Amino acid sequence: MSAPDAPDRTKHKTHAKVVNIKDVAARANVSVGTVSRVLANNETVGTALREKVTEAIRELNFRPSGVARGLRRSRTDMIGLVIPDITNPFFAELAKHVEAIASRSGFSVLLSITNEDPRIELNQIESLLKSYPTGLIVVPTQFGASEGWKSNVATVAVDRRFAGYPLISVDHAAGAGLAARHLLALGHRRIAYIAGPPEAPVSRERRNGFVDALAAEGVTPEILEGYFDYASGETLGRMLLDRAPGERPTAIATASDQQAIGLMRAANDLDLKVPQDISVVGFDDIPLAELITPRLTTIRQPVEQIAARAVALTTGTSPLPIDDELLEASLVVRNSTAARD
Amino acid sequence: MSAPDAPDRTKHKTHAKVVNIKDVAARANVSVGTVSRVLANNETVGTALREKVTEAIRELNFRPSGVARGLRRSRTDMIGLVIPDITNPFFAELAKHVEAIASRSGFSVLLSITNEDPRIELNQIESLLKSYPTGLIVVPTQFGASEGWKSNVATVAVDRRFAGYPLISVDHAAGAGLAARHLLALGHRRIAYIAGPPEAPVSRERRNGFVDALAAEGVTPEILEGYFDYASGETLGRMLLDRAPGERPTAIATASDQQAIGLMRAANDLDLKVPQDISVVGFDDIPLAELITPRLTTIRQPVEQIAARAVALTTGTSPLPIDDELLEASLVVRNSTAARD
DNA sequence: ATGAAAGCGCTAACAT
DNA sequence: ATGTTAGCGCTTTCAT
Repeated sequence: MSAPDAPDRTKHKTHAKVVNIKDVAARANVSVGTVSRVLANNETVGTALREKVTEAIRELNFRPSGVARGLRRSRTDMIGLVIPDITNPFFAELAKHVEAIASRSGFSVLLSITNEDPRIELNQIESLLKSYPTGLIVVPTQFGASEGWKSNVATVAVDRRFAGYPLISVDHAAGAGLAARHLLALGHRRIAYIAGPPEAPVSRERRNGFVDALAAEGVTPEILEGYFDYASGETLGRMLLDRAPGERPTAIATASDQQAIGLMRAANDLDLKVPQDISVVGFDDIPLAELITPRLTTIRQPVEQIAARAVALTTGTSPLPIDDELLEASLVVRNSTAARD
Repeated sequence: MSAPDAPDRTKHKTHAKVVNIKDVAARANVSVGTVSRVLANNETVGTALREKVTEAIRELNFRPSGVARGLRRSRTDMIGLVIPDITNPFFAELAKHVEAIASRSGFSVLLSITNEDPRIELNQIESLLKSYPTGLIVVPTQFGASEGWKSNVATVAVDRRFAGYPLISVDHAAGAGLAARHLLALGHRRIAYIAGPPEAPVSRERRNGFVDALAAEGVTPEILEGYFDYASGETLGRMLLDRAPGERPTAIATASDQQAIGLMRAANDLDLKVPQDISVVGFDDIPLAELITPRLTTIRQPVEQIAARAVALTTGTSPLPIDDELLEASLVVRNSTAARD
């Protein structure tokens, strides 16, 4: 007979009621403090209570609010990942491993894509910081001045240098050296190199590593500069290959697998056989490298290792280093390179 | 003598004081309420105060806490994006557009990768919900039972059906029909189809759409089933093509561009020319489709449109529909298909 | 070992 | 138009 649905007088009742820690405490007849301790796996909780709480949590299907937790601790269990381009297979691979490793440690990843635009990068980072992430992994834009923003968030740069933050990256120069010595070992002397944009430090490091390794044997490569994408590889490849047999290189190394694939396409169009007429080495070892015809010889970046270090440093698992960490690249020999006749 | 604003690399500051709304209020000699209103672009604030506040915000380099805001509103400006595999070019493209559109509306994206594992999917979603996202965009695992979890978060499924949630997707069947009619129009009659896994609804829809369109002309294709990846395309392609000329199909359609690329590789290995000896049509129009040799004729998914709808629905820009939304695919004719001799 | 209670930094209802 | 203030749901002292 009583009014079952008296008007709701509570103040902020705009949203659907969600089970909270108080409900759990009430259900288990304990204090919220105890529930919190159980959630934190705090040892000091007695077995009996711990059990009652666990039970209540299950019964009520309680999902602790990461937001409230984040506010209280002024830090959430998230890391920001800032990437120039997720459709680039190398970055996709990086994102995949970062997500997997982070999530294993209980962290979510906030993804930002900058499209290689320094202004967007700055905005996105500002925006990410509002969520109080524990750490920030940044692959900076290629040409950005990378303006300073400050925060007490553990930050690392990956692949490309970023302001004064520690850098986790493959040793680009040494990797390119591997490619150079491989071609040398196969007997090539007329060698060309398709580089990335000269303003990009990564590009310069790879190119210099390549050039230096060749110089050690007295060989000087012909160098063409472009972007890291397929299209550049194809265009520059055509310039290199559309010549009389005696004029064109017998081997070409590129600054990216994508360039190498574009280059192989150009070779194909010109009826040149890889590796019989021309040897090709890429850089990165993206998944596609072993799926094209012929399978691409390339320099492998230890992506998973890079991701693991970046996550460890930004989630506080490892203390932040002062120094950069350069990881080793390795040569993967497949079918796009052969000994010179 | 030292760098003026080198990023701070000190270990973990115990409690770095962060500027909050109260500091801003004090600095501007107004109440926190007024600052909050300025932040919210509330019209009711007088010009003079608004200016003082804006000034104080800049001076103090104030960055409002999204976490506190989220707690108060029990909803953060984030949307969760759950996808099976970010290295799949189609999903990478989807993620790129989702991120771009969401960020334009002031939303961050929380990325989860399920690796096609339904258990991980469930865990990840549970984990995402702790951050009180405004919405959830889910590309479910292919074979998952997709058990119910409930929350009051606006949720849409993309590409594949998910529990009872509205689906945003290309019209798979109609798209496959486009491919079928294209091959028919080129005069092909001995046609094969490389499908995806039969348990996957997407796979069935594409296959049925293809088969039905052919049936309308009295043609029955040979069908092989595999996965959506390169490797499957190559393996099944070899089975189809390694036969006497009279025995093998003159045209093959696939359920994905990746299969098509694998298939073209197999053709190449068997010294068969595409499109002279065999015509190939893919599905998706991934970026690589127009970069390989020959350029791939394929069915384009309107990825950006899909992303736009998904974001609009999950950020509350559009009201959630009851019904699914099927968007139109289109045929992109390039160089991998030709008229039968 | 457990409970009580004070905030974390905001928003929005209410008061002026 | 502006100020005041009560929470949002947790964690973490501080008592007991």
